[in-house]
Amino acid sequence: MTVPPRRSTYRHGNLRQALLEAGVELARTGGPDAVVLREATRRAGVSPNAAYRHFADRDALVHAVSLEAMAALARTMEAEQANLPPVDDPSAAARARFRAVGTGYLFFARTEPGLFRAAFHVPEDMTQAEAAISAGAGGLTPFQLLAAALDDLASCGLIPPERRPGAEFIVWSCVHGLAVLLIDGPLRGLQDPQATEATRLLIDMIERGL
Amino acid sequence: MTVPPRRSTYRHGNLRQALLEAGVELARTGGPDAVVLREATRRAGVSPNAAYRHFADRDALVHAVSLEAMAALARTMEAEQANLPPVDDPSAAARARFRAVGTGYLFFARTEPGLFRAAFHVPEDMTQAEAAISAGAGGLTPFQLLAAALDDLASCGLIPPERRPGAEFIVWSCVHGLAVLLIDGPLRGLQDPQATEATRLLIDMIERGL
DNA sequence: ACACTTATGTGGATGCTGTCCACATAAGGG
DNA sequence: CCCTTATGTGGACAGCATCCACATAAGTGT
Repeated sequence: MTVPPRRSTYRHGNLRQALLEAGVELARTGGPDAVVLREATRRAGVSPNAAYRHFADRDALVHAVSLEAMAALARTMEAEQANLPPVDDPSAAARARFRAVGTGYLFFARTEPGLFRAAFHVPEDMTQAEAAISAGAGGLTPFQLLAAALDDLASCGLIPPERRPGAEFIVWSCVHGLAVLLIDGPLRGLQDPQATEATRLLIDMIERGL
Repeated sequence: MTVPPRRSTYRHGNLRQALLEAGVELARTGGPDAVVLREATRRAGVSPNAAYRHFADRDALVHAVSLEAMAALARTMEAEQANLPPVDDPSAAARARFRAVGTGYLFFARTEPGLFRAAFHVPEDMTQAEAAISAGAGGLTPFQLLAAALDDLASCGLIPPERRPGAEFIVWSCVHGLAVLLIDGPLRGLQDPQATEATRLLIDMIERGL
């Protein structure tokens, strides 16, 4: 959108950020493959090579975009939790928060499929590394939000203690799998109500299986 | 591997198949993005443009590779089921066959990650379309193998009837999610025993939640 | 046997990409 | 005020997908 503003100064002033934002915009509409170095520099109104002063290569830019997308995912999940109506019963609250983790995750995947795919492109190990960058406003990464929700469930006795260890990976798998099948798998093109229903069914099943 | 055999005849004889095999080989080592038209023609010992007599464009080749990979996945799943020791109890047999669907799927993902990723690249709708091409020796696609296993469970009373509809998508989500997280998500690099353990835990959870 | 049509492969060109090298221009520090 | 360092530019190269015109073989009907 932002046509190259034809800057007058030789220095751009904030190129790294501009390239990152252009990259995010490209990823939003076309996924990680659409993050094209030259196009990003074009949008920043700068020559292609200027990018190499801020990113080692295209992969470095894509990786930065990926972290940004992961943070956006975390924010969406936080928002989903924040929107929850207050509940008195701690067990009910814990369950609602847990479910919000899943619904927020899947909501993001469906509304921002390009960013979602970018978030999981070359994701090294978002379990621990670079946690600060890929966190939401609350400082937690998507993975940490899930872990916290599971901890709550466990402390309410809603997960047998012996099954708590490693549960994040199992639960994450289920939710992530549905996300992937919905956005570019065989469930792509499912209409909103059906996708929401599938989400509900999946989380129901997870709760039973925990 | 097969260096261009420097054919003598003007016609190649079986170019389409040769390109497809080269494409599969490329996908095997580098995933769908590694399926490069020019490289495939190079391996077939033919000029780049010759490919366009057999595939509309690169995407068409990748799609053909994808179907091939899906069939390979089906074969691996069939093999996993075929390896099962015979059991008398029909319920136990149904459970074993169901678990084999999941373990076969995950085994393929871990041993052939490139092909696995290719299989799910641009997968349109493998639920119904092009079933014949992407099936294994038994004529069933991966999705159909799962559906059949679920039908068996249901007829043994191991799934409450009201939960049978749509169960394939839920189960598929869980297994697929773990596969994705294992091969290029945060669980990548998990060693074999741990990956196997995660598989077991996941399928346990699915059985409880069905 | 011969001409015609169709299928298949080749060569050359275009425009896109990522990336390298040499150079230009500014900003800041002594 | 000069020198170093950071940042941006220009030109080049190789690799890619794809298009067009052309070449060569294989059939096909007469």
